[in-house]
Amino acid sequence: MTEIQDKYELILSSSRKLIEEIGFSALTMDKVAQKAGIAKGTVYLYFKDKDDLLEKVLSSGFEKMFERIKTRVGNESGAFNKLKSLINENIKHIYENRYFFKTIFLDEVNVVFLKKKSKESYNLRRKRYTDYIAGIIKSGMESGEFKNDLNYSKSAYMLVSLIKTGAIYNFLNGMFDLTSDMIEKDTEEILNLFMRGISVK
Amino acid sequence: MTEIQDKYELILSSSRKLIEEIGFSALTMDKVAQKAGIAKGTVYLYFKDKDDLLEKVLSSGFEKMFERIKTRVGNESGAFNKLKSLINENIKHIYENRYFFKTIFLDEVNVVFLKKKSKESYNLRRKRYTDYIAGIIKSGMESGEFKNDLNYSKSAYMLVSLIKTGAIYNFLNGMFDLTSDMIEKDTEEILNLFMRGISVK
DNA sequence: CATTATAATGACTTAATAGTCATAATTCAA
DNA sequence: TTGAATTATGACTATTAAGTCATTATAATG
Repeated sequence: MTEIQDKYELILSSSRKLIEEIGFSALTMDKVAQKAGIAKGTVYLYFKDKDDLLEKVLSSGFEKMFERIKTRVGNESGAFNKLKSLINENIKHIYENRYFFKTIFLDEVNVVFLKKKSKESYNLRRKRYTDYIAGIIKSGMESGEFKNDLNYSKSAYMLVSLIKTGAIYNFLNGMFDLTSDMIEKDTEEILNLFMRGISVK
Repeated sequence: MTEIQDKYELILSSSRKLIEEIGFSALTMDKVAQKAGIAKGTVYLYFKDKDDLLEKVLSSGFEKMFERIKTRVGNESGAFNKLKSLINENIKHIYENRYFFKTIFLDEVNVVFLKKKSKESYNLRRKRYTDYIAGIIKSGMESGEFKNDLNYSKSAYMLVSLIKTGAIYNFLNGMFDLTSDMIEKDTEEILNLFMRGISVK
């Protein structure tokens, strides 16, 4: 019984290591088996198919993260402190598992279906855009409109992310056909968050 | 010559439509040819390979977006107004091309390599997490710590996005092994942006 | 030790799809 | 008009990788 559990965990951890090394797109069941030092057929004794395996890899990682965050946040009182702890614990988790998250994040960011060369040009284009925004933020810092201690490059990156995240949020909530009013409202919402944040005063 | 350009554009737009309809992962060269009403070999006369085609689809879309944003922003003066216009124009572009962006965004968010069932559970897990954070923000609104007009669900989504984006930013800039000091600094930076934004006062 | 049950194997089958190329259709130039 | 140049075709090849299953090895039982 523990033996079975061990092999299950062995396949999970081998997959995880492989993902860290070669990414999702290059992951094959043959490689998983080889990495775990077992036959391919054995993998199918513990996981229904490749999709099932990947799903289990992701969910086990998520559960671990969620548990540690809830534990940490449970010790805090007040929303501000809870959030502060949450951010801190989340970031810590990410960096403690940075090889895994690097792949998760960069695979997403780089648009996984592209090959190396195209990923590079994709990233270069995005950089041109964030550099452009960073220039605007820098000028705002110099003119005194914006705080003078900002990392303007990173702030630009954040803004692009907020814009994108806002749209994803809408799509996921069935808000697909926006009126121009809703577009204006969204613009104000993001602008407000980026300029003033969510805190009172 | 215009004929060649027409066919080139035909393949591009057909690919784009296909991506909107079936997503990146299901796109095949056979389907592209069929959609364009030409033979597969013809596609290879205008694009080196599949990767080249996808790259051109993405870059042409990006160039259009970038151009319109630069034009719009160029009419504004002052960083605040420029940024406001930029956000607005970017969002407009996204929604005018919403079928395309829906696929781009959701493919990224849903982790493209998973099949439908696993994508659903992946999304459910993320929702559990954002709901959890939303609850904290809601309590902060009720206690008067946070602004009372927030969409706490969306704000939670934004926070998760900021955390993730911060990490991606670091990775892309070679900051892979963070000291605990840097982790604290990152925590403060994100917390500050989310609570107070980048604006002075 | 013998027999049954469980676990593991990896060669093989199947399916999908990227990319090719000999042939055909069309366009162009003299 | 005609022959060369260009463009288009789609059947075919090659590759990759998921998933299967008859066979073998190992463990449990009495």
